[in-house]
Amino acid sequence: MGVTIYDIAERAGVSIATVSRVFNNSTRVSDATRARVLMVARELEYQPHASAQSLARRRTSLVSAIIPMMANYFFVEVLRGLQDRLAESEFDLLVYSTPTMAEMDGQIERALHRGRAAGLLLASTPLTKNHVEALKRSGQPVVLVDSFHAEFDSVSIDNEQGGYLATRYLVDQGYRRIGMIAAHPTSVPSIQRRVGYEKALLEAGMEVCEDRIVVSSDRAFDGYTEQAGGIGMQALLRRKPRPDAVFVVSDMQALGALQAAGEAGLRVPEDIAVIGFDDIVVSKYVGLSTLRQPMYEMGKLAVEKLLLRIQHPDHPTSHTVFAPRLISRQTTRGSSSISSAPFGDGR
Amino acid sequence: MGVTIYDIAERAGVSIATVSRVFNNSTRVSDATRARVLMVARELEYQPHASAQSLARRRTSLVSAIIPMMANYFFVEVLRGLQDRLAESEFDLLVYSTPTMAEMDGQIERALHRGRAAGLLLASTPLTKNHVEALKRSGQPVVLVDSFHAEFDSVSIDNEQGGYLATRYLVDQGYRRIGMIAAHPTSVPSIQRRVGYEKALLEAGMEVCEDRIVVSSDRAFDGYTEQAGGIGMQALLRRKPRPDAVFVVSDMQALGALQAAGEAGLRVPEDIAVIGFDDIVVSKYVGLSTLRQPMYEMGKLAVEKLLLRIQHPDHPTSHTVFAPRLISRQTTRGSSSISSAPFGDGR
DNA sequence: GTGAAAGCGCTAACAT
DNA sequence: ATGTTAGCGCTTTCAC
Repeated sequence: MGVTIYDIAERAGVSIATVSRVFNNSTRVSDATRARVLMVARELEYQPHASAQSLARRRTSLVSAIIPMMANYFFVEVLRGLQDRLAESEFDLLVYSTPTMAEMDGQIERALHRGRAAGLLLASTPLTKNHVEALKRSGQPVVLVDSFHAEFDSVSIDNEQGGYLATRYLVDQGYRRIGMIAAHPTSVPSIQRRVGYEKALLEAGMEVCEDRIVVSSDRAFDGYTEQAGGIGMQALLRRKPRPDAVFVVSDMQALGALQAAGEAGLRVPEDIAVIGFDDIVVSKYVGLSTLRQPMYEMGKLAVEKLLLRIQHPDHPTSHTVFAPRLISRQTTRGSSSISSAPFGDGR
Repeated sequence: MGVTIYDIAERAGVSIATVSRVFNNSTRVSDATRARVLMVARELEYQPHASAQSLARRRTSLVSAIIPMMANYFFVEVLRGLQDRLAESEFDLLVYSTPTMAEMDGQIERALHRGRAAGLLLASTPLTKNHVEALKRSGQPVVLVDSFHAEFDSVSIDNEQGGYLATRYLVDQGYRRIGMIAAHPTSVPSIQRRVGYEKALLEAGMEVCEDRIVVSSDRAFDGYTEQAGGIGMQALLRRKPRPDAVFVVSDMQALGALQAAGEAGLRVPEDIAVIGFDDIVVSKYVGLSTLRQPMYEMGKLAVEKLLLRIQHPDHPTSHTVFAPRLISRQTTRGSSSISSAPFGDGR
């Protein structure tokens, strides 16, 4: 069925070795033969066989990305970054996504299939000891996006700083009873953001009040869901006195929180202010104040690191931490926007 | 480096054929040997080599999906559908995405790399004669999502019906000067939706007025962009008399249109109503009335068809057309929503 | 500069 | 039930 180098070799009157050489434009091949081979190849519409190449070369031109919960638009931006950078390289992208965290292990295993991919990009995945073991044993280049482990390259965000900036901003806007909606207690980013939150409060001479911090019990996606955000807000609204502002650890949750506030008959930000984290696409349209993560750039850089490591497996491990940026919109007082919500806010 | 069947065969005291048999749990292998092989394999953490398998089997367990413009969240939903269905199969997914349509040809070629993928999913890609030729010659199973060609399996949406429903709805709500913002004049879905639009107008005894139809000159993504929508709306607002409602052929454009209306100081839907097409995730939050495409389901079905065709290359070609569904929200009068915009609208 | 030949790790007849 | 062997299509020494 497929045209092979044998076909070309025959028609061009050369050996298969020469054909191979032409395509790997390696060692010297006379211009004449090269031209002849190329011509025949074009004529026959020759395409090298991907699997045969990987097998013979002992390396593949595929990299895998494991992306949890594509429903969260955070990851879509990351994915775009990966794609764009990868398009400039020789590598193609295998995408493994997990609708629930439970499937994570299976997907990792699938992605680690020997000879399949030259490297692995892992997004927002809390690494268990077992994972780390498996990854290290596989010997595959691995880059972590939006998570951290000392032994793997990573690109992430300064979560503590983000929590601090968000809270500090609320303080500066004059809010005095600042609550927080966190994710699952085991989620590292959530924990770090909370540290920043508490720091800002303390620094402002305010008390950290356990009663104003709601933690999600949702194991599904560590509670980074709209639903969990809604539940969190409902819980917060029952507190007396009611918080006048709340820092939500993700935009996805913030969306749910906003809805819950609306359903409770409260106006945002007059009755209660909300600030999120991530700056997913929806946030702009909803007018949600938030801390922006440069997701697209993180994706691009992750690929950069991966390609580097594929080439130089012994290159020292590096960790890049981006700074989150405060984006002030309509769900907090003090927005600098001059046009009307929700369509007046550019990025 | 990698553990091969030779290693296992040796340690288990059998031939490589037997090892292979165990893993392809094919023909009868005595329970004893099978157990022994499996044990050794586990011990050595054996994993079959993907490329070697594809080469020997003469088939791969990869399928490719070409997704234009991932920035448009329409495709993310499709991608989720693809993923979810694929996860249940033996196939892994290669994703090729094109930031601009210009890269399309390159990506198709890349995806068609011989021996790479067992099939190809093509989303929203207007097929040129050349494409069709290339695809047919490649002999690869192809399924079209959100586009149509008689010679390939496809799953798409009834665009004309959608345009009709949207317009008819506006008519029923009492609007009398109904404009339309189309995409690039060559875009087939846009053309079809316009047919429906005109049909509804005529049926209602209204005139089709060229002056109220704005066509995008944006070649980038056939004009399915926020920016193009904004420009379209601006043009429409200059008409006298100004339209009192407008059917926009995509939510992405509708978003831009809404923004433009806001900037012109108009209220939606009081001064001008807007209805879109797609029901992307953002639409719900913005309160945009629209026609829903079951994107996720379309993705799933596309995979279904592809898997079927991979198994039965000669199976007759089939085309599935989904019916769009009207989703009434706050950008048109007559929304059935009872809570306040923009957070009060569930799906 | 070019060719012969030995793999890469596996599958799939064909034997036994 | 298990072993032998010939590929799959390519890359890559090693000769000439």
